[in-house]
Amino acid sequence: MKKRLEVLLRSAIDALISRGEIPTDVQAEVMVEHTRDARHGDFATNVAMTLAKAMRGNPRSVAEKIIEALPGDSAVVKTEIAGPGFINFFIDPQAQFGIIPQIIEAGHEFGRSEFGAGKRVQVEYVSANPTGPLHVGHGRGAAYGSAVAKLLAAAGFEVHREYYVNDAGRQMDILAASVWLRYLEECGEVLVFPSNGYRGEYVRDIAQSLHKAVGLGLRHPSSAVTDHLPPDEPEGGDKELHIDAIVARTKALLGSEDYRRVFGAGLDSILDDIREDLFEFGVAYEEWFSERGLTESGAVERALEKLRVAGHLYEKEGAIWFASAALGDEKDRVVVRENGQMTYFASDIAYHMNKLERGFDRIINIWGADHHGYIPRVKAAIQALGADPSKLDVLLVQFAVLYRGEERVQMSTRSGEFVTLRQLRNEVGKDAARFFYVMRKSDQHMDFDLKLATSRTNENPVFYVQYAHARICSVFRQLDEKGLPRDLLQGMQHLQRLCESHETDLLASLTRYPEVVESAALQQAPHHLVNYLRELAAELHAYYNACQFLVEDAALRDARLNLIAAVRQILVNGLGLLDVSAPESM
RNA sequence: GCGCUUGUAGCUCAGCCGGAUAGAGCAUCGGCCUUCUAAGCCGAGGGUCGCAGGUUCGAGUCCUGCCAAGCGCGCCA
Repeated sequence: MKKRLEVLLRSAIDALISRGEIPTDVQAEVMVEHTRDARHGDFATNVAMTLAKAMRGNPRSVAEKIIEALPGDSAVVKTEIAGPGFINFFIDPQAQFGIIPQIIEAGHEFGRSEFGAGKRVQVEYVSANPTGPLHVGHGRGAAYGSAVAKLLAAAGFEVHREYYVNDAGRQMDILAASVWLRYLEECGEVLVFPSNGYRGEYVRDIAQSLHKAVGLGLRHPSSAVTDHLPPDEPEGGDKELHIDAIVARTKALLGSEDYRRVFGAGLDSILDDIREDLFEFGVAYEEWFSERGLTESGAVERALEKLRVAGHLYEKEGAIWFASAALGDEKDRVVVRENGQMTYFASDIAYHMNKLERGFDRIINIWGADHHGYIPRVKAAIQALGADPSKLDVLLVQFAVLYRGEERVQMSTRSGEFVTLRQLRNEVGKDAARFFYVMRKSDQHMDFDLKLATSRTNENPVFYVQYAHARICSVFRQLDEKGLPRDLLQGMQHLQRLCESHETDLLASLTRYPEVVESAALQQAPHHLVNYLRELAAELHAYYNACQFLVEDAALRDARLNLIAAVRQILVNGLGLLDVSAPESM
């Protein structure tokens, strides 16, 4: 309907232009919006005011001319000029009824559009380092990313979901060393665990499994590991130097084959855990992309070579730098360290080059907000590789501050003191967690109160929406129990009986659904869909309390049943996009 | 210090490219269950949209300055 009005207005304006009433050089975008106040009709446009501005004319007289040139449409019963120059449209209620058969016929497909025209979009999200289980901070990225992916798919894009696995680099080496030290403890060795090692209980679990699998095969006396190391922080030393020395010692003592075994035990175990965790959370991927694979295939060298040829690399102080400052970054960045090691950024350049080579029309990275300083250098890299940086959108997910009631919860993966995503799911369930996470604008700081999220009873709005669905299901169960007949066709023929204010409200909301899905997809804003579903549920609950559905009058009953069946379908479709279930009873 | 993000009701947050009287949930207060699930509904109170300027027919929304908060500023990942 919105689009229909926009077309009408466009043709009216074109007619005025061809008649010379509006200068051809005046550009006005035609925008129609739903009115907030029913007294202003159903739809309104401010186009006369924007035109008047460009023409330096009177908005109301421009509005008059537009209305005069407006082609007739059976659905529009009245137009009026209001306020400073709004054009308000009053729509024939009869025209709104068509939405019900449309929804019933399209079923699960209703709300999907071809807007994206099959353009290929890659969405990368979560991509947490496999050095420990996912915590509640990752959960928001997971819920947000998968909702954005589903919305884009619903809007007609071809979506490729991806998890970038940082299975190489120093953090993974520290994990491997941590596993091995715990393994030595399992073997009966006594040692002081490094302050910068991974101290979580899960490391011990991995070590125990390793111990069970290989027995004492990887044992070395603890003195061989710890003698002559630079001091750790508690002894007044540097924790980074200390842990690096332990990593080096671990590699030297184990040899490459055994080291790989320990490394693999840690990586595989944690990655399996992450996979399972996300699967249970309803978060899926087309691809788990390995950083190590990138290194081993020579893609990193290839990327750097490409930058070198294009003249973006230089050498300074023994390191190789990428001249990103010239491309909008704060400063230049090191890609190969003095010691010959590639930086994390180097493999990230290669990863983005790989994304570009795969021919995606759009690349979306969903990152924690603490990575925002990283965006300019990645954009610079894309530009230096000869591609268009605007192809990449980085969406930041803010997690902000975690509370348990009044008390602030400190989180650190290293220390092992954090709330895992799995703990949250066990406490509140998948549905509440998914809903809670995408309820708020993603880049907004928010206080996440675990006590609130885990309160199962009243606070969580997910139950409110699910309850609306369950209530509708319950009505249909009652229909069966009372042995009342339902005639779908008769209901469709008597939709004009739906003239209660609650019914017209619901009809208007149902009409909006496809627009909501589309705009939520384009803005990567699933919280718009959440808000919509809460409003739709509120209208349903109000309707439920005000009107009886299972009335004697069969024609009216069938019409009402068709209306609530359509509402149920929208609730199912909308919740489905958020991966929240729609239970038939609660 | 510089950069990014944010500041809306007691609390947590919406507010779609600038639009008509700024909204919701929670909390508080008062009503509604012999009739389709009360995890619900109906109603009331509660606001200088951080502060000060500016842009214009019109600003919570755009611009500038200030104040406050979060995050980021490694040859870490």
